[in-house]
Amino acid sequence: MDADHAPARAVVVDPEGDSFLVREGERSLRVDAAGLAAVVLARRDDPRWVWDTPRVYPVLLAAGVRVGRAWDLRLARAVLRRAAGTPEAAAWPRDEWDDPALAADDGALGIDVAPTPPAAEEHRRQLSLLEGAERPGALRLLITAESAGALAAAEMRVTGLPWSASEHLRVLDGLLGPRPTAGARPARLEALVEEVRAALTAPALNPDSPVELSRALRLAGIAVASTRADDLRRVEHPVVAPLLAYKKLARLHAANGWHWLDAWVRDGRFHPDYVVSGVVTGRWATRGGGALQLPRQIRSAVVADPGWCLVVADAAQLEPRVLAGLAHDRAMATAGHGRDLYDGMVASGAVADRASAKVGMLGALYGATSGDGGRLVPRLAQRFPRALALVEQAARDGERGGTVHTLLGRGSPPPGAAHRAAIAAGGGVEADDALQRRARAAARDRGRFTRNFVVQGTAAEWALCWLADLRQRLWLLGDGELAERPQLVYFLHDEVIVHAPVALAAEVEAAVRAAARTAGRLLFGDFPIDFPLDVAVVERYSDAG
DNA sequence: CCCAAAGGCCAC
DNA sequence: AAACGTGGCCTTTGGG
Repeated sequence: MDADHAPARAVVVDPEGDSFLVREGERSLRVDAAGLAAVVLARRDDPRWVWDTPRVYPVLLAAGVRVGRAWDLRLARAVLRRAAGTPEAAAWPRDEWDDPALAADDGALGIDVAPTPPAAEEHRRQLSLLEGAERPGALRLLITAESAGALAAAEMRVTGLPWSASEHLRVLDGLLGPRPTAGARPARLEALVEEVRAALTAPALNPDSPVELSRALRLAGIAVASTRADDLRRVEHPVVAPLLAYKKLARLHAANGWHWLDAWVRDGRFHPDYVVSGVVTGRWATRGGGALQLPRQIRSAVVADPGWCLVVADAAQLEPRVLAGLAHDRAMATAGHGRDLYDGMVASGAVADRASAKVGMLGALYGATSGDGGRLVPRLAQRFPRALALVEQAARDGERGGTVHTLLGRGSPPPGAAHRAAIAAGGGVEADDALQRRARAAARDRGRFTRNFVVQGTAAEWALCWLADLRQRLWLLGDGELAERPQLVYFLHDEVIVHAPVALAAEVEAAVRAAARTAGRLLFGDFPIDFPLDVAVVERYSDAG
């Protein structure tokens, strides 16, 4: 990442109507979109572009122009608001840098809204705030990594994920039958509905309605806690098989059927709309298209172009490894050294088998108190006391109403009003058993959230550093136009897909692995925790892993 | 008519 | 009775 380099010159870009105000120090220039592209192309010193990435960068990408690094003012604002040691930022009145939907006249609605400072002024304010923070270096790394993520997200949206519509259609036809007329059920679904209706003697039943389905099951003498697949699977009755088949296929039809293909795939590419840091922990979200929930059923439609391949890489057991690094738990780091972490935990004698290691570990990360996960947590705590103590401490902090921070300094939100009210009511002199129970439940909910926040959030930081470093390495691997170079086409929490010419596959794989080592060093320095990747070079996504 | 909540299932 | 985290997004349902 660019953390190793000398500080870059900062160039601020502020959109104003159809034009852009470009400022560097005291100098400023007003340009149109073509002018902006020319300004960027003319720079040979790889400056840091200070802007609201989703508003400005697509204009450049449309002109075929890429930039190396950025400072995203909106992402930086969000980080600074909740960082440790930046109380001024927490107190700033909200403005359009927090939420583009906020307009100054919202003040009339009783919301404290300030006039929105221009980009250059906002940037100065952020930098000066950073100076006074507890750990300015870590926050700067977080903001530059997030900003690089914003660049990558914009690029991935334009590039798109290679998508074979014909393969997708083949899957749909095979599982659902021919495409029905608009609004009608596909043939296969219709047949399953008839089977379900017959098995329940409910000729008009709509299985998409949980209310109707629940009633029909009850009338047929089937007792289930809910109509969820998990609960249905436990029942022995002729309706179960066709009903489960229906649910699976109805979901495919509704979420990733012909309609989705029409809406989201153009010219052989799926164009997801990522929302960088859209999740409170710093993970990405998406807006429409469901790019982060691509079901395995249709991953065969992700196909490389002729002469190109997909390099699919995911970080193995990312969150437990991040926890080992956070807690400086050498026993856990050793368990994961050069091998599957869960296998290593078995070898250490902590648990009997890999499945137990995994369930117990996830139980510890999520705060399980019952079931297999909950039962195994104490065993792990015996062998890996430091790691388990860290998540326990995060849970206690949350239960007490406090906030917690990730390794690079992202803060959790404070408890919400409903939570505070429940706690207050439970502590009142007149609190009865029910109120006290509700208060304890609210505190435990909060504890599970903060427990998971530190690990999920730090894992998101590792993934961002990985992505940012990989993006730079890929650029240096190729030459020529953007579209001719190996490029990132997909990012999913702890997994990336690079679309690359077959001839570059080995170099891309090396770059992906090198970037993972860089990310580990940036976050954990010399602490000996490694982050092995599962890498597959494939033609189709479904052939990976 | 729109909209939000509830129930459910997909991903990590 | 609840019970393990973060989400998106689909359909149904019921309220305004």
